[in-house]
Amino acid sequence: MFSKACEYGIRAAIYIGQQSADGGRRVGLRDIATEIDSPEAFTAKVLQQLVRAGLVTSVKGPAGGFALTPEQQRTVTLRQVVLAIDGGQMLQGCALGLTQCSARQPCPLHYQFLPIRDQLNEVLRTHTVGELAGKVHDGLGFLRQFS
Amino acid sequence: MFSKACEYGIRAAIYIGQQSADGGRRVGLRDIATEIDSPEAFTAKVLQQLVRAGLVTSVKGPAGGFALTPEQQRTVTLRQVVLAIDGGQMLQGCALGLTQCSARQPCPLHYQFLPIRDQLNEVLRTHTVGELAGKVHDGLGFLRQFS
DNA sequence: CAGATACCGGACAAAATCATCCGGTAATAA
DNA sequence: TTATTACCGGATGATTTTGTCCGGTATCTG
Repeated sequence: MFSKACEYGIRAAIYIGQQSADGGRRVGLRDIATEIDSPEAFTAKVLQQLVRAGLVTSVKGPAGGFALTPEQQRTVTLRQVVLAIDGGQMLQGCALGLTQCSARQPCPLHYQFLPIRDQLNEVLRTHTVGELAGKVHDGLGFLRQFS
Repeated sequence: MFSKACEYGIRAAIYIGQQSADGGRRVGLRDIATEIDSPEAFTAKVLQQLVRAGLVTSVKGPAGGFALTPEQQRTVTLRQVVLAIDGGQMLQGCALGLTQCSARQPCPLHYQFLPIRDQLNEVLRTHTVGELAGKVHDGLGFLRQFS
């Protein structure tokens, strides 16, 4: 569905959001990688993309780390995260890989996949990182395996 | 969404189905690759997978090529093609990459993605290759770009 | 039977993705 | 100011995916 980079990016953003909500606490890379069970250095690359896209805030130095501002908590959607990392291929491209698939020249699956893609876009558009962070905070969702 | 291999596989299967419908005509690899606009040698690999899975029939020698038997036309679903090439990761795996994402330990997006995945499975399960081949035959769907 | 055709199968190569390492830089604190 | 902390950025490597090449084999035709 999404690339590994995107999976890590979403999980990381949600975890950062959850920690930021608890009194604006910043969270370090090592902590993030441990808590979402992802490779540390690779996760760093992905987070840099999110920082450059303005979806996550970072501070260097001691007591530094990553955080979400209150505004980011409210406004950053999953769709923005996915677009920043994976681009729009999954959200817009043709399921059979045709470069110009539309009502004018539809692939044989065009109309079958339209509602699926619409629903996917709707889910990503209407859910903010902050909202999902709240769900994790309340124990209603998890970002890694627990034995 | 799907891998390149899977995109080629679906397009190829549909094209073979379309040609087989016209009096059981067999179609050669070169013809397939041209008509669905795919790399010839790579498409051959994908077709071998479909043949081994019993979803497509092949005949060697002069006047040989690929075809779909009437039974294959009726019974082979898109789901079978996707499973033969990409496996079940896209159809079953967690959107955030958790190896054990279920109602017992759901990821924060688990319940949002359930209906999307269900609908995807439903589309793939209820459409046969033969049915889509008919759509292409009637000019209601295309397998490549036309300028 | 002999030759041509066309799929089969394995080895090989290129590109994208996934992942690591390490020096640089900004920020904090003593 | 100096040392430490922790993100930044480029180089590098491993793995998967994508794509090519070529000899082998089955099949048809003359």
